[in-house]
Amino acid sequence: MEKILIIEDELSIAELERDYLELNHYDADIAATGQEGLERIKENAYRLVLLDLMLPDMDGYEVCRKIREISEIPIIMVTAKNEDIDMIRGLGRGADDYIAKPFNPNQLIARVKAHIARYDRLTSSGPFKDEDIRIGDLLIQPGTRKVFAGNQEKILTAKEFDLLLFMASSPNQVFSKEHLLEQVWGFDFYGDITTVTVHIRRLREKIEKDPSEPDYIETVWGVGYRFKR
Amino acid sequence: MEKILIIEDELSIAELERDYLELNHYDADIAATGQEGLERIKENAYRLVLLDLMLPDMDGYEVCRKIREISEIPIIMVTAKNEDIDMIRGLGRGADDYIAKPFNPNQLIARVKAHIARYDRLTSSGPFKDEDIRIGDLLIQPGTRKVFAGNQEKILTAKEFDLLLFMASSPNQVFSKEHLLEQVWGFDFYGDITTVTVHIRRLREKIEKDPSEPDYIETVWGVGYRFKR
DNA sequence: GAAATTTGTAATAACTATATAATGTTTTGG
DNA sequence: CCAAAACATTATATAGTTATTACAAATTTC
Repeated sequence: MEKILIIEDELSIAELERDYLELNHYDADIAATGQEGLERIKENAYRLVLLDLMLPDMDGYEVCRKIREISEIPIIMVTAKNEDIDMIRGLGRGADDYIAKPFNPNQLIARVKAHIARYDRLTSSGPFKDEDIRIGDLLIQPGTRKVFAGNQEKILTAKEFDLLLFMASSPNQVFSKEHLLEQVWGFDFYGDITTVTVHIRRLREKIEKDPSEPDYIETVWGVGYRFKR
Repeated sequence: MEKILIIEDELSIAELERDYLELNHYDADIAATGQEGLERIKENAYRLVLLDLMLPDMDGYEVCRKIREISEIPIIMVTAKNEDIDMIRGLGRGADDYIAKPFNPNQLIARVKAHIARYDRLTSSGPFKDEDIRIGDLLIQPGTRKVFAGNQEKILTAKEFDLLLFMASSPNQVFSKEHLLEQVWGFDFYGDITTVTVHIRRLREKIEKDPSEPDYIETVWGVGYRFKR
């Protein structure tokens, strides 16, 4: 079972978070202080940390920094006031994401799942392989980062390739633009959602016979995109 | 199957490490003391050692030294406190790498893989052969460490040759600068990433007809470099 | 141990990919 | 069939990456 650490001094909130996580089959520990949290991280193999910004002994940023000294584990900051969100954005490095109190339980779980999945994918020993992907007359080679359509190589940019590989790794699965932004661009990207649209367009321009009538990348109206098999 | 030795007195940690390794198709043995570890190394053909710094009978550094007396096998030190990391760095020779407890499972596996690959390459007993490499009008002779382009010998420095050979051994494969630093410069090199850029430039200056329009070493934007075949 | 060569670093110039904005088109629900 | 929303398309400015040059430090050679 996936272990998650909650660092939060208000017990009622911590227990609420733990309840939601356990409902979703996560195993959650609670640490009431930054110091306790750090010690637990040193002793356990957690998959993710939910870190309150306001702690009695040291502030969240400091805890964040100290966690980063020993681990690359995903960290989601939990903040009480929305004003703090801008601060976290500006801080850049450290936390991977933030969520405002009072949080929406489903969003909390969604983000936890997404961060763990992304982490696994980026550290590459996860479920994603380096094997070639063949669909129709399309060939995707992760190792060389080359793409062929009908025996002709198509030169893709880094983002185009990442996007294609991500989608083609789960064919027929529908991905929302938000999900694609999270998984391909990363959580620290707070840009416009149309970025995805434009990249899909460019991909189609390169790999589809007729970009207006795509064979591979299908638009699922009101939902997102799907890579057809 | 690749055999790995874990020297660690805390059984729970040793078993955790073994589980992650076995999930990734390694065959792991556990030794609870330095003495036992040394005996096992004498009797088995391990590919790598995971060595805890704190052992009941002798400290990790001593074990490390004694292993080195009988074998050049890669050693990764596992240390509990992050302060120790500086000590290991400073100690120089002996261990090839270190990893802090609690380690990140994916990172552990990634390093194990990378070290075994590097060891194979350097001892050339693995998948990398001493055979000449011919690509285009380029000839690379690993045995004599000579390089010819269009029947004319090009005098490369040691690092230039190592870099070229490494890349040319896996043509079309894309390598990030970080990966090149790890595999060509070594894990104990904590220098700047631009070092790679400059060496690529110098290589191009020597082997390419027009260094600004390279035929062999291609830049893969936002990702790294690739040796074209 | 001095000279020569290799190697690493730093600064800046050149370039590319990419985000964004603006505008046009298609889909969908009423 | 109309209006609103979702998506497609195009062009452009900018942020981020790489190339290039020069120099300093380290290493090797003599």
